[in-house]
Amino acid sequence: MSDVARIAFPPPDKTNGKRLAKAVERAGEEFAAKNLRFTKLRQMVYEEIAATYASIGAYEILARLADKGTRVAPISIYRAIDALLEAGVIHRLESKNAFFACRRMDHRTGRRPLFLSCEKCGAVGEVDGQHIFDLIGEAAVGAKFQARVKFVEVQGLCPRCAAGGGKE
Amino acid sequence: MSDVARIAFPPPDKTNGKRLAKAVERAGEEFAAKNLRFTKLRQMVYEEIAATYASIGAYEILARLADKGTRVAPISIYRAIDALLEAGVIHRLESKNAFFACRRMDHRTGRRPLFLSCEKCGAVGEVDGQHIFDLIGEAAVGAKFQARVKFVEVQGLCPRCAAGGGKE
DNA sequence: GACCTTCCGTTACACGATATCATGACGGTC
DNA sequence: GACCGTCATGATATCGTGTAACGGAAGGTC
Ligand SMILES: [Zn+2]
Ligand SMILES: [Zn+2]
Ligand SMILES: [Zn+2]
Ligand SMILES: [Zn+2]
Repeated sequence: MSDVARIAFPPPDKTNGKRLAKAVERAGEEFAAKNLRFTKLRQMVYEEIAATYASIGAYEILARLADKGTRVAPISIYRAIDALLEAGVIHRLESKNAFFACRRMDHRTGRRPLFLSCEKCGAVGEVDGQHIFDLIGEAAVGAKFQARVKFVEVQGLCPRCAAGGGKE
Repeated sequence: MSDVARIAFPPPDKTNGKRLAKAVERAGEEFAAKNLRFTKLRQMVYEEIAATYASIGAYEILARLADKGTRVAPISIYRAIDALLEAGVIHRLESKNAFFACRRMDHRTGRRPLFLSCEKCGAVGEVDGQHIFDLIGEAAVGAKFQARVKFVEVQGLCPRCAAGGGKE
């Protein structure tokens, strides 16, 4: 597997406590850098999202927290999600109404990523798509359309699943 | 306004019975060409979608049909929508969970359209985006990702609304 | 007619998201 | 300490989107 493929699609379930702790720490730094509060609830919600490379729905997060003894209302999950989105540590998959943790802390280079979502294992990868967003902007200009929000999402098979390595 | 802009973004409300009848007729031809049945329900659902240039949700269609005396269950609306999607006479906007009528009967040239959705008036336009989809395909190949379904959607202001001509 | 396939009606439910109002925690100010 | 503004959270209810399962109706085919 090439480097870019490995980076974009690590194993979907490697929960690895150490890696997760590292991700939480980086998320905390992002919050601090933006003068946002990384509260207990936000951290718990983030941990559920970051514990998997797959995308996860709000109610799935709710259920997992409930299993661990933390029972909260849907609205609380969504408020936490909003904060995480604002901090830029998670992304929303429009085509699935679900969320996943950002694995690339380099968005502020200004280059936008495009999302690759595996239909078999659920893993979501991000690859650079700046040139594509540029082209979309040009197409909009050509139509006299004032573009504000653009999203590009691709569904298919990740390298692992395409090779038959995904969970059956 | 340029030609391309006018074509992509006609007035969102020009319901014009004659134009609608023409659209229904063309939709019927599409169904026939694909050996699908353009049933009464499908035609009614199509008429509600095609009666506006804006996108419309399934339950909004449901409500409008109910107002006209036709009361059906959500599942029936969705089944009709599935058939209309399969016939290619409507499209789905993933970012809004809504549907709109296709105004370009030239997709089978093989060139895929790009959806431009106005945040103010709701109108949805289509412009050629084949080169963009090609580029996305290349990006996926670079990540060893086997792409199957690609979504590209843009939200912003249509030419009319950007110029202050949309309904306030 | 009998047969088969597709479409539709009904019921019930799962999942996604928001409105509204109330409570609590924290920091600053007087 | 008492007051106040802001933000985060809690509680309840409701709305919006989408599907499963089953049975019956409609339409083509022989
Ligand atoms: Zn990211
Ligand atoms: Zn996979
Ligand atoms: Zn179209
Ligand atoms: Zn508009």
